[in-house]
Amino acid sequence: MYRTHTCGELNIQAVNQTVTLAGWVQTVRKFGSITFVDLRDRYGITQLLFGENLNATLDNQPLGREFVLQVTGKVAERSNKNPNIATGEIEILVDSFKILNKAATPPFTIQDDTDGGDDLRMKYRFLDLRRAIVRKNLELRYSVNRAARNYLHENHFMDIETPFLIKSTPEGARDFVVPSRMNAGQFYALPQSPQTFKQLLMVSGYDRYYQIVKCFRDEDLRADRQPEFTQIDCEMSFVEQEDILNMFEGMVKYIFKTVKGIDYNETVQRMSWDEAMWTYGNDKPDIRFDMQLLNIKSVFKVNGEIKADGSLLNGVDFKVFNDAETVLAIAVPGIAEYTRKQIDELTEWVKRPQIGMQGLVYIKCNADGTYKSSVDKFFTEPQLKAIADAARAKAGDMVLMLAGLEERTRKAMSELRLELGNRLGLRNKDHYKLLWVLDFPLFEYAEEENRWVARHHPFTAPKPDHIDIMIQNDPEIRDAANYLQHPYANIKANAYDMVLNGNEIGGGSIRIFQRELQEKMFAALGMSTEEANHKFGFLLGAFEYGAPPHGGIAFGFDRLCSLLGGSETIRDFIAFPKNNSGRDVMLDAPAQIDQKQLDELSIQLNVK
RNA sequence: GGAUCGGUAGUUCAGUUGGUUAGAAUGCCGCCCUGUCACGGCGGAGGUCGCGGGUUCGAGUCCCGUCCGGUCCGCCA
Repeated sequence: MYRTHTCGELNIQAVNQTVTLAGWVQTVRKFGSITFVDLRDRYGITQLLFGENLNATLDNQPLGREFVLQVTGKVAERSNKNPNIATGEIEILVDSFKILNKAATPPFTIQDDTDGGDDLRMKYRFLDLRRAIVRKNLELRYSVNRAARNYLHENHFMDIETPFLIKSTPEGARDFVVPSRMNAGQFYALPQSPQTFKQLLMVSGYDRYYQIVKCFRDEDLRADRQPEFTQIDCEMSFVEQEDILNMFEGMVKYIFKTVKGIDYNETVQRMSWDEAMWTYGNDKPDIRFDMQLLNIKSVFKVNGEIKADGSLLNGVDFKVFNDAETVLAIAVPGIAEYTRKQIDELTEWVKRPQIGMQGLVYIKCNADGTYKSSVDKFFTEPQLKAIADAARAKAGDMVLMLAGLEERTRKAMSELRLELGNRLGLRNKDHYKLLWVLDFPLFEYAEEENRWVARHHPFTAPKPDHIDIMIQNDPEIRDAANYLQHPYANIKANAYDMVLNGNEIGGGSIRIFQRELQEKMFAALGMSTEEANHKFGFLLGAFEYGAPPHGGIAFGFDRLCSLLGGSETIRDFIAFPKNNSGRDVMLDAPAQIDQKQLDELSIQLNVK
């Protein structure tokens, strides 16, 4: 054994014991004839004291940062204690030491507040992982993993592995593909999720399945998106939506409790997709703060007459609002005192290309009950008050308004709402608020192909009440301009997303389990019978042999960990992540392969 | 595919209207130091200013292109 103890476990109880430790040199502090060395391993840091007896030896074998060191010595109580570390009451009086390995000076400091930039830390990820702060993220990830497994195991879920080398599917994200040497010209695909396998396991009677499993999607990345990512993938038989919601909000609460010590006792709120879009302009609203969207055009009629209850605006002739498809307002608490400069800043913010608004209209609700607006000349004071009241603004608040096309304006207002939430400190990362978003549309209209696409995926069942609409109507879209009039546009899915603080952390659905309905779904997505049989024949076939009603959910494991760890980026919670361009900068992958390998795979390159 | 910000010492950054020898902190090296724990003191080394081209008497600085990285939009059932 190289060591008798770790660098994190010795304390005052161990005084006078002779111990052997092994670890990495964190720092060397030399004081003439004595030298302090902090020795670090996964468990902590222990101070070593090299006395005069070792001076000459140290001069011959100087210690550098990150040297791998083994020391033997006696545990002693310190004269100057360090309350900041667990082992701060003791130190090791070194009798002998051995340098197990020297180390080159690392390119950045191995400390919590490292001087290394992201790029460099990624390139030397094995060094970055030595840092306590990164290690804690991975430890948190492991404890989330264990908590999920415990909960699912206790509830009779069975972990069953599914293959990675599978078949490319037409719907959904772009597949990563793997050429087959033994089947020249043919390719496997890596799974975007184990979706069809877990459904087949239900058909096989494994009524509660889970897997913490890698998924692969070849799409452009973001701070919270990796080409390979991990899901807690689950499926259950003989369940309805309500059963799934209960089971899995139970799991998330259990994770909160075991990982963070948080008792999440309140009922998890539920909201329909329509309501989420209408009140927050977002299918994953952050409900930690209010500031709901108000459609002024639906409350008031511009150019109408004002009524006693203030429900109509009279004689307003403001072209920007008159011409707009929609006018949205939010009441922002407590910022009536914003200066012109601060408002201009917000205006510039909404005019950025990513937001794309033309401008921002404000109404300041002054403490004295007066109103001051950027459009004073178009609105009378009672009209400003009517708008402010409708937006539920109080004295001291400011109403912000955006006008434009419905979808774009709603989205922009949602972004503005979140931005203001950030600026006003309303999005405390330690305040967790869960939400179920329900009743998503089953279909979305794909303009470029003039067909329906599945919003969730093609195995999602419609709401029970909507099955007939789907069966009885022809999916073909004859009037593309008015696709919203098509019966399919109104079909809601038996699907659900779990949202945590404005992040989608999980989503799933009750699945179709009858062959006829599944065939109708494929047809609705524009797939011919032959094509459906070719692509998904195995599933349709399975449905003929007694498929049980079933449904499931998958949680974004990396994202869940990052939220519980209070970080914006999932990369901090992945041991070896890829960068924005999907590259592993440590391995320098992807990379070219030998001509010999290409030949074996019967592949000719055509790189432009 | 697009927008935007960045690239200067090992590292993190500063660098004025274009103007003498490109700075700071930290790290590294050397010397001193018996109670530090962000140790301290003194001294030293360390630069293809991402790359290519252009404007100019003169470019880290201005212009064009390109590469790399961050963030976002499109995309991600």
